[in-house]
Amino acid sequence: MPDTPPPLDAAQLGAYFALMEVAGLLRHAVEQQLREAGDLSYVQFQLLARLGLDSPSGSERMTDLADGVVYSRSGLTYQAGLLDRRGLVTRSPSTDDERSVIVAVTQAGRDLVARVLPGHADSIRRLLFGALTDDDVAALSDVLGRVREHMRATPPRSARPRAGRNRTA
Amino acid sequence: MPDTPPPLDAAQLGAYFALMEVAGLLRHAVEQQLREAGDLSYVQFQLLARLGLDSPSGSERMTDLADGVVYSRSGLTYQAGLLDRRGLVTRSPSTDDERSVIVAVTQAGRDLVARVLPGHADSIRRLLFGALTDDDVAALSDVLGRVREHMRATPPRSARPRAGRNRTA
DNA sequence: TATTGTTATACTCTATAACTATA
DNA sequence: TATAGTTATAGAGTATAACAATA
Repeated sequence: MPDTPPPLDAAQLGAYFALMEVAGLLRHAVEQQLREAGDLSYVQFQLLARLGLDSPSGSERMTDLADGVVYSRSGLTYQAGLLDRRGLVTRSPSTDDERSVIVAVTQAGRDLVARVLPGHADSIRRLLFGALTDDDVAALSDVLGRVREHMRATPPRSARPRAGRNRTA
Repeated sequence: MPDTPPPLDAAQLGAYFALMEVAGLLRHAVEQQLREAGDLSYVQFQLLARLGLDSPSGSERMTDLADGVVYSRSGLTYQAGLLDRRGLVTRSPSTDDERSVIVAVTQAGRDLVARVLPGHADSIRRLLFGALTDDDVAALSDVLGRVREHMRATPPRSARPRAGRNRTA
């Protein structure tokens, strides 16, 4: 016991709880909307959106996708498999490096994103931004952007070189 | 198709993505810390903390707990069952209303929260507040607090009176 | 040997629906 | 009839470890 450091001051607690609750509710709502509009989970949407909107080529390596979406490798394989089966992405071995797999959005994938996007944006505008001014949004974006940078810099899941000995106690 | 309303402006997109990523990473980290420190999920911690820190009596009705923790009833029953089995809470029928079940933290539950709390606060301070000034925290708390109020006012999961007809398409 | 990705497997969590009991 | 809670069940998602293949 490191002698009970003062947990968090009131403002910090408020910010933390508000963040978690808001993000939780928002994600819940968004998942629901995406599921109804396109039978997609949030993660699947993220993958499609990243490929379709971010990548110029519409394709990326598995590893690079995993880096951007937090997942474990196997989790990404699972999700990519689901998208593949629905014809929303294709997977093919890279010609450069035969170990790599290139995931590419299909036209069907792009269409689906396009179909789902307006409702998605709508949910967010309504729930998240419904009570905020432009200044609020700017402040939020600024502060959270800095937190994100900070978090990305901090090793989030790397501190795990040694396998084994990790259960219950 | 409602004729493609402009999705979201750049600032909104930035705030939205930052929020989701920050909350996701934070929750991931916090889950891990809680799991290691006390073999608790975030939800379980929330339940214990709510009972131990918020409720003066250390007890609450199932329904009231469910309202505060978003879950479905059955999900709460499941979690309460887990906590009960570990001796962290007890469940007993209310004397007022025999339909109700009163969940109460045990001393073991309080001890566990106390044991886990410092590390929990530590993670948050480090990850979430590590790059922020007091002003940032205040701004965050203010804006997100308002969003929370707004979201709570908006019916999040109520619009679901009719059962049935809800699958795939 | 290190990296990329898949597979097998086990487990946690969540939701729905059916059900019981009290108000 | 409405409310409180449980149970059964099914499904989605995630993580770990073992594995195969290429660099």
